[in-house]
Amino acid sequence: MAWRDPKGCLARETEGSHMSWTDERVETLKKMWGDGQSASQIAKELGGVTRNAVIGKVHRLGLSNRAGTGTAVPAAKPALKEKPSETVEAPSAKPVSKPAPKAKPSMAVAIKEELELDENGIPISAARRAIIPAGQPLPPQPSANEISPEALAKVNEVEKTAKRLTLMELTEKTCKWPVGDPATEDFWFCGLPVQQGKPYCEAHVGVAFQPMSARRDRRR
DNA sequence: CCCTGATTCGC
DNA sequence: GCGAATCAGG
Repeated sequence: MAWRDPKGCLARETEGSHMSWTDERVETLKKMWGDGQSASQIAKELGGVTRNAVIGKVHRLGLSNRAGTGTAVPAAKPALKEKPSETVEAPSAKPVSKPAPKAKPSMAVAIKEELELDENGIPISAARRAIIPAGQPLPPQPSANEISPEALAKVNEVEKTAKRLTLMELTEKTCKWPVGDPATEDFWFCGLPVQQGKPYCEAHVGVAFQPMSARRDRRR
């Protein structure tokens, strides 16, 4: 069956059905890549190619790193693959050992004025002061007590921009963090894009899953 | 588990 | 040149 790509053009394969990089397709690739579209999105748009193909082409075209910030990959990683040699293998040599992960515990004092954007491009800034639920206690569990102010502020911000979904509107891809009192009209679910795998969006994941430390003694 | 892009290498 | 397989990171 014939199908149309989003542009409305009749999708057509080049006779042999191999789908080659025509000028047009390359152009689309360049444009979308420049726009910051992901390789998979581009592949889906073009059709007939995988994201790998797109990435491969992107590199061959030499337009790897997209201008601007975004996901800037620091440096290339060697990552050589083990090449099988016909000669006998030595028993086994453990090639590398993980570098020591020196992690700094935390500095609860350093507060910087950074401008962060959430997954929706919505700036989340200050408000680090006016945290703490004014009236209602935070609905579900981790009654925000020892959660980082950062996370709390973020949640409060997010809840303003939440999708406010009803129970029936929830899907695998929507944040299922409840807000408000289920017994009242003022009850809804966050509904923002989930953080992959988890049931909540980034902000709510932050308060939902605590490292399981600071919760210990909450004099309450 | 979902997703990203990066690289390698047989075709 | 192409892109699947793989790798590395979020």
